[in-house]
Amino acid sequence: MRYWLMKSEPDVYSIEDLERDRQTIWDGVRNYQARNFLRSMEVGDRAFFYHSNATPPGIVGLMQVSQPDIVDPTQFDPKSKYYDAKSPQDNPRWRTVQVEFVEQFPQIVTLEQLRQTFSSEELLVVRQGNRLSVMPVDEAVAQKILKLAKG
DNA sequence: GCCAACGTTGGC
DNA sequence: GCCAACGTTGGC
Repeated sequence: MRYWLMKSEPDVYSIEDLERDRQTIWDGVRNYQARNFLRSMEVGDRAFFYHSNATPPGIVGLMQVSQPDIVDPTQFDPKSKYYDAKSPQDNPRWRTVQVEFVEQFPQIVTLEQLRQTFSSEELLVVRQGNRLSVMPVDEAVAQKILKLAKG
């Protein structure tokens, strides 16, 4: 099983929103490293849902990739804040995935807990100043996070 | 609201 | 291709 971590600000889109919608296109990623991770995702991959810019920040649930390699529609929408005028129609720059809700954890695994448990080599999100919004998570680390989540 | 980190842009 | 200026992310 492959694991990822994906960030979203809960004011913009939260785990509760995903539970309501059941699935969503993970749009708006405009960073090439993050996009490359999105492009390498496969159906069935699991992704931790991380609330950034939240009080407290941390991992709040689990989702799974339900459709790979989707063209992010917001890049062609001039009204979207993610509009990219330079993205060619015949070769879209921004591709992403559709994810579906798996579960909301009974308790958040806070960034503080993650820092106490993992080094920045084990888990990229605890690295200071880390701004990457999509990142891989090592499977052994993922299993420990799942344990923390179930208290 | 502040500000450090850091990715991107654009002049040269 | 360098790098200063700028904009954004995201913890606090």
